[in-house]
Amino acid sequence: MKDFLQDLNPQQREAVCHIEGPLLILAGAGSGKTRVITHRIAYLVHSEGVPGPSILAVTFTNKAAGEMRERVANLIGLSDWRRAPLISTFHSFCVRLLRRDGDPLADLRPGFTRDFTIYDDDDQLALIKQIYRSLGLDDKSLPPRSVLSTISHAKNQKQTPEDFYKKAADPKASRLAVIFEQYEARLRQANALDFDDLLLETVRLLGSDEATRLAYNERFRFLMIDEYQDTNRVQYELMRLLTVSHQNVAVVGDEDQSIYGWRGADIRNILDFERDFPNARVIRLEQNYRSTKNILEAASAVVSHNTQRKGKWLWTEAGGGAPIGVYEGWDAENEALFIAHTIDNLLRDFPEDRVAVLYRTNAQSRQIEEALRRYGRKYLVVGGLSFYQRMEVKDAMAYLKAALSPDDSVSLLRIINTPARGIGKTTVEQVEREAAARGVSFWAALRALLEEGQLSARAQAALSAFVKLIGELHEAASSGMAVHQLLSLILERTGYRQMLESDPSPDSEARLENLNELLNAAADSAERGETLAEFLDHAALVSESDQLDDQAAVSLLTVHNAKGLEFPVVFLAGLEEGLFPHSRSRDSADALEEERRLCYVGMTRAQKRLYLTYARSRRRWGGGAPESSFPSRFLREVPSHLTKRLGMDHTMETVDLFAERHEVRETVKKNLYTGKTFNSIDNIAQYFAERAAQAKSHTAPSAPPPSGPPVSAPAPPPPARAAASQGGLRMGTVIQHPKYGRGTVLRREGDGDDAKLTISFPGYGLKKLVAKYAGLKVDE
DNA sequence: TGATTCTACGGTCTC
DNA sequence: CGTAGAATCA
Repeated sequence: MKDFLQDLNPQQREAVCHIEGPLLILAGAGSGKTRVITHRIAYLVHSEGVPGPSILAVTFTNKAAGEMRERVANLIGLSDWRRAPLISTFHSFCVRLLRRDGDPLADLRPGFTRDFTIYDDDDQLALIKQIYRSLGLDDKSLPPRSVLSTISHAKNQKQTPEDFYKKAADPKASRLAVIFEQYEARLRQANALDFDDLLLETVRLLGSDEATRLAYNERFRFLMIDEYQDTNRVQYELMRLLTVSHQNVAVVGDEDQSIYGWRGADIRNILDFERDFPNARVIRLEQNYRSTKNILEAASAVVSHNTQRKGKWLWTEAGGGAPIGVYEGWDAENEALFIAHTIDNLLRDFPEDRVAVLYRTNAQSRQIEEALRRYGRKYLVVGGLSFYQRMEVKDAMAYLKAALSPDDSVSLLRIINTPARGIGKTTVEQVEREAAARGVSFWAALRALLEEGQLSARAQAALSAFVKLIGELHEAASSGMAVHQLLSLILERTGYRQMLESDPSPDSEARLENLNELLNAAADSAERGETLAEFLDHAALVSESDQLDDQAAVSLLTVHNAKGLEFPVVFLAGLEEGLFPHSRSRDSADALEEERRLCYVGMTRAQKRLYLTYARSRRRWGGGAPESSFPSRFLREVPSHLTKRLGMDHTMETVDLFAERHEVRETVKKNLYTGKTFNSIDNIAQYFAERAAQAKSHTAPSAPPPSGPPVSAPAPPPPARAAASQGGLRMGTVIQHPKYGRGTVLRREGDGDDAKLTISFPGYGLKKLVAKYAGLKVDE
């Protein structure tokens, strides 16, 4: 048997060997936190004989969960899926629980059924806007976004609309209460849960239904929570409920890395753990294995200016390393060029190093992208618009959601007139008013109105055609038709595909490609035996940081997205007052401390080299006048003996990026040297591969892992197969893809149009495509 | 109604 | 600058 305690320091070993009872691991940055969690799981399974499925490990992102799953699999061996522990995000875990065992919730939440839909924040926003319309509110005085965050906060504090009514002192506050109440009512009407509800309702269910609670305590005898400092109060309660009968809970966190206060992360959860669990064991991991001494000292010096901390001092055996580079650009373009230039030089000397450029706000990425393009360096932007947020993809998903449950008013309204079918604003508003008056869903009101024949002839005709269409799709969805077939049917029957095909604008071509990619994903999902609901769940739960590709040489991402990651070289850009720390935190000491922690997180991502950059002037948006800015206070907090001021290198280009912006943009369109990829499809494929593997643990435990390598992982070319020679696209054929360009067919599964092809595209990696949808041409 | 143009306004961070 | 919603025209 493998010795899971080897290569661990005494504190890590102590944490790994702790078996029963509460455990708090205070793990500094780079102290081997993930290592401890994964080794502890392996140790429990192999040395303590704990069945894998009795262990639940919870993380915040799918990315972290996936990585952990992989590392655990490497430790305990992939061969036997029955022994796999459940490693999941909070939200996925709750969805899973509610889908499987959520029935008792119907007592607490009238109308709830297990096939609820999930509203993501675009859906939530749409819902708020619907409410505004029905109440005749304008969104000037109460911006929908801020209302949404107020509601979310309230829900996480377990406040109800009634609480709002009670304490409402002015008209604005009582209006807020009305909106809140309406919001909740409409969610229920649509049998929809928002992200907060996923957690909240799970907590309510476990709190009130003893049988379910006991069953889950029994099922998961060991609970582990990663990034514990970022849990909110509801997640905390979930933890308590899942461990009432055994208290076998190990949490790992670092108060210096708590950066989600704005979404309800409650630092008390970590500061009070010892009080809530008096018998808790506390272990500190203070040896850092990641960074050089200079980097570690600089980061520690910055964060030591905070008052709200338990206090610890990380140490390392590593040498000092390179000094920390500090660069002052005269404007943001110059800063970006410096970064690109330095990266270019570094990668020439150390081609193996991965580089990350971290920034406070997503908007900063553009200039850096443009500078990198000038140097012809490939990069990957993490964040920004994700695949599932694109208009056409959202539309298609809305059709799927509406087909699954027409009562989902947000989805129904999204697509009621897309493509245009003569149902205008006036008609929609009429139906909305009716729905509000009768207290029913939009769909119900629509059908009632049609039956009563109270509409104008024109509206009547348009709406009844629409009702017929949705009815038909609903029937198709209920018949258990495979997801990609249903989607295909939708695109044809609704005329959506036609609409795009007849649109001459260049985006519509890209949109069609995206829909084809979605079809591919759906086909994959169907092949794994997933239901429509499962497909939709996944789409709602994937997040932006899940796109991160470890192999990319240069990654651009926000500091928030960088949590939990490490890179040999890190640039922390835009260290200016008002940007980092962000202006929004100016008047709150707590918020400022959070900014400082964020800075600490950013700095400690670096292994070998760290650069801190800022600009003396920056334009807030495109055409506006440049505004002068001042170096961030965090820069002053870095001891000067650790830093080295860098100047312009004479080989650095001094072009005016702003002036040639137009040209650069044209280049992007031609896709000449951008390395930007939206590889969410890869993640979808990978996700489904993992899901399939997990599902097999219940049915056919000895089955081999899913065929075919996950597309995003670097994989050796699959072995040649005889079947691959039939049909037009055989192995080795060079083809042309509308988006990825020229590629080579490596593998083929199935025949004819339904064949699935694994194709290698230089610059994009391996893609798995369904021949029918991919739009491939044989390259002569 | 639907398509097009115009204007105003915003800009952390996320499951 | 980019987008969403308003205003305007067909």
